Amino acid sequence: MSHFAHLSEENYLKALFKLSSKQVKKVNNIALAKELDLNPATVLEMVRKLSDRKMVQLMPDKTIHLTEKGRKKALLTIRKHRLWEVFLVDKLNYQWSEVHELAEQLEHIESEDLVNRLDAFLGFPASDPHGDPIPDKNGKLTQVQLIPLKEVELGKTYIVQSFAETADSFLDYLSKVDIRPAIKIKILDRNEYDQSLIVVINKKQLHLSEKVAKNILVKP
Amino acid sequence: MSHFAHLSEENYLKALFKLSSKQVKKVNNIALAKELDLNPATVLEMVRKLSDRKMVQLMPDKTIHLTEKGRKKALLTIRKHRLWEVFLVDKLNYQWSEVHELAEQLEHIESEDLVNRLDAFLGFPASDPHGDPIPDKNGKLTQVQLIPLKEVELGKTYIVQSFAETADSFLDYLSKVDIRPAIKIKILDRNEYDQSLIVVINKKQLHLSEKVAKNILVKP
DNA sequence: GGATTTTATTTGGCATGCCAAATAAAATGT
DNA sequence: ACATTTTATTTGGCATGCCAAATAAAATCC
Repeated sequence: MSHFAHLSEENYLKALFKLSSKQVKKVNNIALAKELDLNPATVLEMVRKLSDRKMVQLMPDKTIHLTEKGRKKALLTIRKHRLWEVFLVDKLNYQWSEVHELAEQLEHIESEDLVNRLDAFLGFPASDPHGDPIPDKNGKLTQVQLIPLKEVELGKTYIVQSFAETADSFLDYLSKVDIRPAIKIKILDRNEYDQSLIVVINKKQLHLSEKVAKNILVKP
Repeated sequence: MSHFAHLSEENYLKALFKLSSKQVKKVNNIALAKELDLNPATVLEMVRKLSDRKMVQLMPDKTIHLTEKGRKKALLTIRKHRLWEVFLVDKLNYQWSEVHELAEQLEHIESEDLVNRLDAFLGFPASDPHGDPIPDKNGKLTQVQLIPLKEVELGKTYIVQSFAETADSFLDYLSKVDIRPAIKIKILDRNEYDQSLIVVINKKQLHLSEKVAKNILVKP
């Protein structure tokens, strides 16, 4: 098949972009292997190919940096992913918590034109069903200042924007307690011992663990 | 990638279904290789895998037959292909002539549920933009009413679909006068005495005997 | 019937992506 | 500084799908 050639390239670039955005630790072979759940040998091999293709640059300290070309490809893939997610939720009535896997497949469809038409068909949405912004057709991303719920101030109200975790179990949990992008969340109290939070969502009081609070991103 | 495993299987099954529908000549290795534009060695290899997977049956005379399982998979792939074509034309404003390649990609998206939702979203269309019927979710294809050429109306144009006779002499004759599936045929006149027909194919006038006309199946 | 052409099959090879296990290099602990 | 752990890399191997070229078998021609 000529379609779907270099199928994994987009996944590597997306993962690299995600890691570089988090900038928590340096992005090396191991970190990337962990993110993609692949063998380090596999990742090293592929990273060298990506280097040959001028998608990444291997630094002397072994960290992996996206080139401008790689970054753009990553962002266009993220654009495709998020637009397909909007399609699945808005048009096919999927729940926002169940579209990720399908979008993983759909994002690999090769056609700039198709994704631009899809964008228009969906009414040029600014963000996907998880609240993450959709890059424009040139790969430009308008970032919003996101705050982990863990670090918010007591007594204030925030708007849920997106999440720092994609595990199904996490998304299912959010869905169950009705936490989703664009919903308002008021911070009542913080338990200093275990860093858990008491919040109010839809007029219902809710207790969120530190682990959950760390992965919910809000804006003021 | 776990997605898109056995990616080519669906293409082989589709091609086999297409060839078996035409039933012009026996479906063997060479015919399939020609249809898929692949090396016969490649096709033989894959056909054996499909046989292991119980998708096809290899007959003693070397012809390749779809099993019930293979036929169903082929029809469900055709269903996906045609529904995506409807989507591209109806929703994204593509011309019907430019959607085939995109649908070739989209048809490989793995999700029964997705395609059924797409079907509903499109309003359960009966046929694709090319006029070909869309199989239902069980893989059942409502065949277009086939009419023996003998019984058509004068003055109208029909599309050749298949043949009710498999004798080599008959097929050789068809080949000689350029009658093949999908070709347009216009009915000019009928000789009431011997029930023979005067038709136009490729702008050339042709005289067909009753015996021949009985065995050519067309659709409006 | 023997020669030629066509069809069928085998063989060896290639590219993409993946892994496990072995080894080498670097970082970290004591 | 030495030992241990972590990280990086190499090696050999596997599965999917593809090809060209060689060979074997079958069909067709004369």
